Parts: sequence; structure tokens; C-alpha cells
Amino acid sequence: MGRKLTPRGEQRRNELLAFATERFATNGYHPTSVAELVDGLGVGKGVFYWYFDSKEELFMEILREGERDLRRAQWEAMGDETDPVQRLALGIRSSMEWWAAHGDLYVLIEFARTEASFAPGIRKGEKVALSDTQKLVQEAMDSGAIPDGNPVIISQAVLGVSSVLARTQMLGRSRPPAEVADEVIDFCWHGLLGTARLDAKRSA
Amino acid sequence: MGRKLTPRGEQRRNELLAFATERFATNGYHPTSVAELVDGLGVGKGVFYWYFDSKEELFMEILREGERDLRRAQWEAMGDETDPVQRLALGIRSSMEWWAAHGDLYVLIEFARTEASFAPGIRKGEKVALSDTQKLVQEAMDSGAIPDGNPVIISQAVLGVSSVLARTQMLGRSRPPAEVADEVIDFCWHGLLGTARLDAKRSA
DNA sequence: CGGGTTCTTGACCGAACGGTCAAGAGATCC
DNA sequence: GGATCTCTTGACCGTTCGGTCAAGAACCCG
Repeated sequence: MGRKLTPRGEQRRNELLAFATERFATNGYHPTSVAELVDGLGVGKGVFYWYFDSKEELFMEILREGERDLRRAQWEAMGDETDPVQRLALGIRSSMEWWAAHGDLYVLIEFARTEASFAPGIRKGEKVALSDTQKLVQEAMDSGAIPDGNPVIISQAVLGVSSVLARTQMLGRSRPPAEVADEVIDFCWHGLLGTARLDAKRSA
Repeated sequence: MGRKLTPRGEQRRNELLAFATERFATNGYHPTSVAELVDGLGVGKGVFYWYFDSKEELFMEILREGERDLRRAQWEAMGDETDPVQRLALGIRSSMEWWAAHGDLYVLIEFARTEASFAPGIRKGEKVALSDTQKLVQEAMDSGAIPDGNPVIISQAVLGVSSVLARTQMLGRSRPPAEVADEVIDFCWHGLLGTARLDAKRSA
């Protein structure tokens, strides 16, 4: 929208974003009406349309802010580590921590992928995540740290394992993100035939 | 609904199921109206409600039939193979073939997970898939074919890799299912640090 | 205090939705 | 040919939806 907001307005906007995120994740995007959002916050309907052009724009804003924040968290976590395999591990751990704190976004992104109006935006975000991962994998291959292979496939597989275990183990069973991250790394590094499984994998 | 149908009625019902599957997957469940479905088939609205109690019931029927058919395909593919690791590979290959032929269902299941009214049914189906996989992994561990580990985690990881590569490589890039299945197996068996990567992995 | 801006209200709107139903067409069997 | 059952029609219904807007309250600054 691009309206200039006072601190008070900024706060209202954040209230709307937070409440909508929770409702959309719990009840679904379509079944959650704008009326339900403003009623839940105890304000008039005009408030909603003061801060957002449409329900659709609000939703895209939630997705955009979420993706931005996740990427920032990953970048911060990797810090000045230089070894690509270690960087990958740090990225996985920080993603897991982030998803643990923002479980609602997980559901929202899954939904967004299933509808024509939101899918393109999601695909763009996933391309960025893939490209980030792919660079690390390629670098690790070049340095001989991991054997040659198709870096795209490997990156997608790593992201897939992270994603599914985040959903089933962490969001579904409330297990601590650090533990789940260890399991992701363990599987991704060695696969199910691998043997070096018993030593401590926790990095640094 | 349990209405008894003549062959003609059976065919109409299947037309509705097929058309709705395509529309839901392409455009989303909520944005696709019952009116759009019957108009697309060139029939009156009453036809829809002759065969289904509600739009929701139709959708659940699509999911139910899909899951049943996938499971049947897997069971058929595994045939009389006895080695658990080989059975796992056969299961992965047949799933990939099935998803290639039923890409619409992929999107539908992803959506169904995101909404309170459909999520329980999906979770039940996923529990079955997990349990099937888990049994094979456990068996392989008991026989020493793969090292000990948490069979739940490993099974979910394998299913996750299958799922993400099915989506990105097969449905997204139209690559042949057999190739993608090979890549899934390769990654799951050895991980990204594994070395035995160059021999032919194709089974039998 | 006055004047301008930011924010809020809630009645209202047209459109679209899921679903109903009385009426009738087509097939089938005796 | 009539009785019966399966299937089809489409106008119609009540409800809810996303979105609008004239009016006014709250806040800020000179």
C-alpha cells in the first residue's frame, strides 16, 4: 500500500498482520473473513482497508515479511563461517529454529503454493532458497569435501528433508529444533546406508 | 452419499470427479465454484447434488480415491519381493510413476493439509504411508542391511525426499519418473557425503 | 485554541456462493 | 401404454463475502 504511518498506525498494522497470520494458519485463508479479523480485534471494518488494499494484499504481505525474516536469520547464523559444509549445517539449524518460532508461516506457504494467485510468489522465494543452498553444495564439491553429483537435486533433497522433519517432528510433536536439526543433518550427510552415525554431530 | 447408480450414472459421477480434480488443482478448491463445475460440463446444477451431498464431500471423495489408488499401486509394484531395501526402492519407484500420472492430486493433498476441515483425513493417510515405510526400515535394520537408527525419522526423511523431488523435478520439470526415482534412491541411500554414487542403481 | 492529518466507525452495496426443489425427460420393465 | 425409477433442468433462496464511504473521533503542531 505504501501509506505513511505514525507509530500508532504501525502498531495497528502489526496487530492486523499478527492476528491474520494466526487465523489464516488455524482456519485457512478463504474461510477466514475480513469481518472475522476486525471483529477479533474489536475494530471497525474500515480499519482493515485503511492499512491494506485487499485481503489478498494482506496475505502476500505476510508471506513477504516471513520470507525476508527467515533469510535474514539464516544469513546471520552463518556469520563468518567459511567451510561450505559447515555453512550448510548452520543454515539448517537456523532454519529449524526459525520455523519453530514461526510455525504458522509453514502452513501459510503450503497453502499459497496451491492457489494460482499466490503460487508464483512462492516459487520465486523457493528459487532463492534453492540458489543459496546450491551455491554451498557446488562449493563443497569443488573443494572435494563432498563427491560430485547434481547440486540442484542434492539441494532440493536437503531442503525437502528439512521441511518434512520440521513439519512432522517439530511442529507436529513439539520436539526441540536443535535435536531435529541434528537428525536432518545426520540423514542428509550419510543417508540410510551410512555408517558414521554415532559420534556427536553437533557443530562447534 | 451411497446412492445406487446405473452405468450411465456412474459415468456422470466420474466425469464430475475428474473435472473437479482438474479445476481444484489448477484454480484452488475455494475459488472453484459448484456453478463453474456444472457449467464446464454443460449440465444443470441439480446434477451435482444428485451425485454428491456437498462440495466438501466431493473433495473428500477425490482425496479418498486418490490415496486408495496410490496405495494399491505401491502394493502391486512391490509384488513378491522379499528384501526390505529392495521393497523400499520399488515403493519409491511406483510412487513416482503414480504421482507423474496424478499430479493434480499432489496439489490437492497439499491444500487439504492447510485447512482444518480436511487436515485430519490427510494426517490419517500420511500415518498409513509412514507406517508402511517404517516397517520396511525396521526390518532392514533388524537384518543388518542398514545401520540402526530411528526408523520414524528415516522413513519421514525418505518420504520427504520423494515428495519434494516429485514436485520440483517431475511435476515442475516434467522429467521422467524413473530418473527422478533413481535420484531419490541415490540420495536417500548414501546422503551427500556418500561415495558409491557412480554404479548403476537401477534395480533388477 | 484552531486547523490539518491520521485513524476509526459501521451501515451499506452488489456479487457470488452453496444448496434446494418442483417439474419433467429418459430409460426400463411388465 | 402406463407405472416406476433414475437422472436432469434451472430458477430460486438465504447468506455471506470483499469492499466502499460519508461521517466523525483522536491526535499533533503551531
